[in-house]
Amino acid sequence: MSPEQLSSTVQTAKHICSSAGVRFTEKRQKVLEVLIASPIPLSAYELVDQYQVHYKEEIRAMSVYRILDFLQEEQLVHKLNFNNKFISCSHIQCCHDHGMSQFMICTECGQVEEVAMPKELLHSLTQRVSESGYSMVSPHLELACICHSCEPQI
Amino acid sequence: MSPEQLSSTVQTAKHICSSAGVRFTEKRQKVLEVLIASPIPLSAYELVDQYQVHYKEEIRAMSVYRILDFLQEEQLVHKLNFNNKFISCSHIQCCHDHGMSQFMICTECGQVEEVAMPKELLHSLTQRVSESGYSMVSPHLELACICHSCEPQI
DNA sequence: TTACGTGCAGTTACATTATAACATAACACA
DNA sequence: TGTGTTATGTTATAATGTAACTGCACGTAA
Repeated sequence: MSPEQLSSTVQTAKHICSSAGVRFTEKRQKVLEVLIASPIPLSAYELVDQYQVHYKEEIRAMSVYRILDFLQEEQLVHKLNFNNKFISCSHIQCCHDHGMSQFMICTECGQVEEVAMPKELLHSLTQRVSESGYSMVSPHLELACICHSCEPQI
Repeated sequence: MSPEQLSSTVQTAKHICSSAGVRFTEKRQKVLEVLIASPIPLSAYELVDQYQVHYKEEIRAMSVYRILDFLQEEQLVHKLNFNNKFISCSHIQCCHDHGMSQFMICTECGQVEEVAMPKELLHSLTQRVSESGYSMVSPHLELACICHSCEPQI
């Protein structure tokens, strides 16, 4: 991602937070920037390391976890339970208020792609869930996959 | 679950393993039994505790993890990444070779329901995945939900 | 029967992921 | 300027998961 794109995405995030009436502090911004800059999802501790690399400045895991909680609430960051890693939302700019996301996680190389879930798919999923007597609260769907670059090697 | 049901399920598991040419050892059976008997999913360490309660006999976490790996390979047990817990497959008896499962996990009480995913749903999901250039390897789908018993309380 | 290979389980140590609890700093607003 | 609220600092520890090596049990073939 280009520096311009990054800074423009961060600007958008700032607006999202101020609209929501919550604070987009310097630390929160820096953590988000590290995640946006990373081509693959990071664990909280990897984020600690990357933060050090980017800013020559220490941040503790405890702070990272708290900031990640905040960023998740604002839907700027998603947690992938599949591998306990965190990834910035890929729709901060284009359509931050899209519906449910679907993550394809390559189990070989760790690449992740986030796409918006088609309405019909979400509909039939939700229906299936409520037929069974539940109501859905999942923020997203995680699918373990093999990406096309990795597939030939297996 | 009644003792008869449990023992008949274990018998089926035994047959599944012998058909697959793998050993269904005493430890593996006991671990599976603990999981089958549990009304809610268990973490590996909760399993260690329950094992002690059931059999007045210690098992180490390392062994539990190894055995869980084995049981997952034979599809007798599923791991829920959502909460890092393990649950016995609810289709050991009826239709062990069903398709992809869909888990509804109540975030309030921890109850889990496993249902087979409808063919069309699986189809449209798979299609969406391959459109994006991936092929799916996920053994199942996890959906965070609220069950109807918990919903009124929120 | 014995010897051998394979895979299962025991054991220790450690790595990774996550949270509790309390202290201090920064900010917002009367 | 004081006061309540939110964010961050700090330490400790809980919970989850894996590496690496050891010994044992079981099947198989000489």
